[in-house]
Amino acid sequence: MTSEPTPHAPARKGDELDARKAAILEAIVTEYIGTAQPVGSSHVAAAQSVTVSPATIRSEMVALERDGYLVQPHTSAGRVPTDKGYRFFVDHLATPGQLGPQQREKVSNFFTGVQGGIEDVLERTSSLLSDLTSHAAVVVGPSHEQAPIRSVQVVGLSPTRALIVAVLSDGAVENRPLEFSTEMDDETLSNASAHLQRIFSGSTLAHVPDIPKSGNSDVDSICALAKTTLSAAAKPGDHEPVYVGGPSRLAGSFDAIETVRGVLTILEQQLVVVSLLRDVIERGLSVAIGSEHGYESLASCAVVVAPIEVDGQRAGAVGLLGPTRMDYPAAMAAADVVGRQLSERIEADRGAAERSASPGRDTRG
Amino acid sequence: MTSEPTPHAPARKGDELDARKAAILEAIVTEYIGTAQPVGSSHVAAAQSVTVSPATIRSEMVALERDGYLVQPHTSAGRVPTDKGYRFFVDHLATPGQLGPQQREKVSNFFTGVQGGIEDVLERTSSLLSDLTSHAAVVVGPSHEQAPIRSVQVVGLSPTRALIVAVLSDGAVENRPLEFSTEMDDETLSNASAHLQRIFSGSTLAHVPDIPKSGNSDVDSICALAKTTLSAAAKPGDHEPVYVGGPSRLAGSFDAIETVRGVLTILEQQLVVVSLLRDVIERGLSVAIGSEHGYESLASCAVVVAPIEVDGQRAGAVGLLGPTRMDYPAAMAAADVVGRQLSERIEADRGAAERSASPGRDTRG
DNA sequence: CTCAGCACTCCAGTCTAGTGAGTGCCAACA
DNA sequence: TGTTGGCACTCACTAGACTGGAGTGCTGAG
Repeated sequence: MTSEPTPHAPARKGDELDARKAAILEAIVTEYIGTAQPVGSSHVAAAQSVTVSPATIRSEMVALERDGYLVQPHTSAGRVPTDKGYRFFVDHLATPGQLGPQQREKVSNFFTGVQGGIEDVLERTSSLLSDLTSHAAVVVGPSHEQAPIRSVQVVGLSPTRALIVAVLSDGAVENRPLEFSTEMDDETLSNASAHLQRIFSGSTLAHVPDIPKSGNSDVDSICALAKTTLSAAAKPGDHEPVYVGGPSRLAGSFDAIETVRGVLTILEQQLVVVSLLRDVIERGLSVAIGSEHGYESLASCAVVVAPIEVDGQRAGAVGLLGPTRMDYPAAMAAADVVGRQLSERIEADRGAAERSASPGRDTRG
Repeated sequence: MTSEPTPHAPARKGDELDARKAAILEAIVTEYIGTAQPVGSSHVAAAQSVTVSPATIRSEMVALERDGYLVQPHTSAGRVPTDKGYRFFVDHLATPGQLGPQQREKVSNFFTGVQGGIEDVLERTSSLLSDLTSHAAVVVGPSHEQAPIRSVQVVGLSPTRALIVAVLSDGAVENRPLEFSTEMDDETLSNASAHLQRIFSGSTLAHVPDIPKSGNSDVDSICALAKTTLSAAAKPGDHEPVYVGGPSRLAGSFDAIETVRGVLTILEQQLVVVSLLRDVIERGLSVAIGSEHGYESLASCAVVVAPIEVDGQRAGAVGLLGPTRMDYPAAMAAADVVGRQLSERIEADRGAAERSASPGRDTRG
């Protein structure tokens, strides 16, 4: 965003830090992430990257505290990074993380071995990510709005009730109940099914086309109902494909039980989770720390996000939810790898679907 | 089970208690549930149902402790009920609970207002139950094994991949991906779809019939694959319909964070949840307290269960998971009412489906 | 600017004593 | 014989005093 920092310029309003301050901050963040204990000047002095004495470090720490990168829980305690401190660490200091060999293997085993519908894959991916990082994980799948409809069918359950089942080209299946005011026989349903199939095939849930009259008023009323029902299914927030993996890990991450409760409560609200991840990504971030995302009850949490991208389009996200003192490099690496692999997987599926659709064959026999 | 207790008979091996001991135990359980503090003899003496002096109560408490109904956290503390104590309370003492007026209203509003597919209804029911009781709730829906198949369709996604979608008469939709070793064109898929629809319609996932040869080897191989895939879908443990509501409530129920973690971990394992509830019901219980269910990490939990019954058949269960010191009458009442209403709802849906199926109409147009 | 030295702060742990809720036992009583 | 008041005792919990140690800020010398 801003111009490259001049190393020796005085810190411009907390924008940059000179090399020594940065090294000290890095040492503090690293140690605090490991020990969860406030870090004192002598510990910092022990770090490889810092060569000055504890006394000098102390005076630097005073400055870092004044600028908001550190806080002291109380006088005569060590320092603890603030959200701003973590932010600087993530933006300027953290060396890109790497997955360990066993982790790497877990991931590749997972993606070569996993099978099942897309919902299954997403669900299990959330477990994988949680497993890799020991944090709670979240996977938000591609919204179904944009996927072309592959098949629509109306299945009667009773004379006045039916199910409309739409299969999308990404392999997702949306189904909604339909309730009729008058009784419909199976032949009418079957005709409506065929009619809908002809009209809807290839369009998306976000833009279902209008339905031309068929000449049969019952069929037309079923179709009209089907159209509104399917359009509603695409509305965000109703049935977003959200999968949460390993929420129990949260209990290990925080010692205050009310914090755990607050975070769990957030995770129960799918809509909130979706918009949280979307907001973070839209702000161009991969990490949101503490107060950076607006949620009060996530104040002691950090969120690490990686996008799912299919054909260059954003198609969901994977995320990790942990304490602000989490291992950012490792978490970012894990999210990144998993996000990327998941993207590839979905892309491969979808690519195959499109290739087969392109010859313009009609699905109807 | 056993004959009516003779009030003055000596307690037969912890089987029964005389009236006074029972009253004392009841007072202790009731108070402990309310306060979570060990209950002393003077508190018991304050209860309406107990008219003797603290000294007498103390000697009775010694007996109750010897028989395993109570424990003392330490000398000179009050008494706390054991699992056995709670068990006696639940079996012999607890007056059947009643829902409060607002709760009653919540339930009826819910069941009149809820709409959507069965999955939605079950999911929201778990939230309702959690909301009513402030405990974590679990809903296990009817297994799909026994529901007649209403419709089967194979939808092509790519030349070698397709989705088989089965709609069951209870409104559930099962879908599985199919992977072909050779490319299939849409006409073949369509023929296979029609063939499967004819054969499978009306049978259950648990007993899918064999498929007669169609004369087309591609169609036959698709059908064979479809049969094995669908049969596998009915296998228990793979995709049991389990819904957990309000897991965050657990964080409020326990003060030891590891307990919360342990219980959350259990709840993440659908298969465990299903068998837990099934075991409890099969033993003819509606409550399992502490060590009564075999799970180590649920030792400080009680499970309250109510069956879902459709046409006299067990078709799942609703359950509550809370601390052993939970308000059993209230929890049992809530589970009972919700289970009953949910049963009615499902029964109504299914009844309608069967009525419409009985005329023997063929779904195929 | 750096840093060793030093006085100071304050948490965390340990010890002490005091308090109070609660017990078990016993002798007296109905 | 069962019930009860009285009494000595136990023991968690709390508050206060004390201490050790980690850590700070400041200062003066190099």
